[in-house]
Amino acid sequence: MGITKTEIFTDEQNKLAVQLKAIAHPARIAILQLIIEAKACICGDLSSELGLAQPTVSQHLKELKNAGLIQGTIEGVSVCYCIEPEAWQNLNDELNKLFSSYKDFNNCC
Amino acid sequence: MGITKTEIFTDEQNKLAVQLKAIAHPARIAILQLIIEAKACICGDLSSELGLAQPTVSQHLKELKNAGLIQGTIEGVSVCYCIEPEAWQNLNDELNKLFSSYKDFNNCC
DNA sequence: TTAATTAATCGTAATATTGCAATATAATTA
DNA sequence: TAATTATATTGCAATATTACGATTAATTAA
Repeated sequence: MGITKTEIFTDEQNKLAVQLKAIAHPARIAILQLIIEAKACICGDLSSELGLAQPTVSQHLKELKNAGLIQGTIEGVSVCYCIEPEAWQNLNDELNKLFSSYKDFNNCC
Repeated sequence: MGITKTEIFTDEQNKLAVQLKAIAHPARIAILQLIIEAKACICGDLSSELGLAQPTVSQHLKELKNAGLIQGTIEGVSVCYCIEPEAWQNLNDELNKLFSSYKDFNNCC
């Protein structure tokens, strides 16, 4: 069907899946890295930096924004994008929870 | 096009995206949690546990296996699935790298 | 107001994903 | 060998994603 049966999973599982899906694309990983490396908000011109057309970049930014991971602020003619600190921290926490719950066990196949 | 332009991104970005995509689904998150909580490999019968049909679960397991995140061992009639420790650790490291590189900066929009 | 600049939206084509019924394969047991 | 059990594969329908050209806002500058 192409549609995920979200109703059979917990809110936590669904939310984590949505946020992971948002960052599960090389272009969006690259965008996040650019913002982080800049140590500030980033204003415009990502399309030449990324090698993707302007509408494509705009769409990727929109998806990151929809997932709440970045925020955009109108700055004159251009738009500046930042990490959304709370959501970023929250995703970090959820992932830490998932990864730290695993201890290498050797009573295994 | 529906096809990601992987050639314009780094191998690291592409690999991270592939592994994140593998875990970016609530059913696959649930599967990983079940394996981790069991503190051992898990053998069969996930379809009733998850509420998805057997072929659907099999497909999700395949995707996790393709991403290298779990491994399956034939155990008599059934198949046992484990976390693949190296890949799991590697993904953990890559995510830590991404998240730790961000420090909340307030010289921002 | 008009022109220029920048980002978002629309529309569309190509491909991928999700889910499952039906079927096939593999291993054990009688 | 035949029956049983457990998992994988196939095929398909519905929906989602990726990418971009064309166009449309929105803001500033002339």
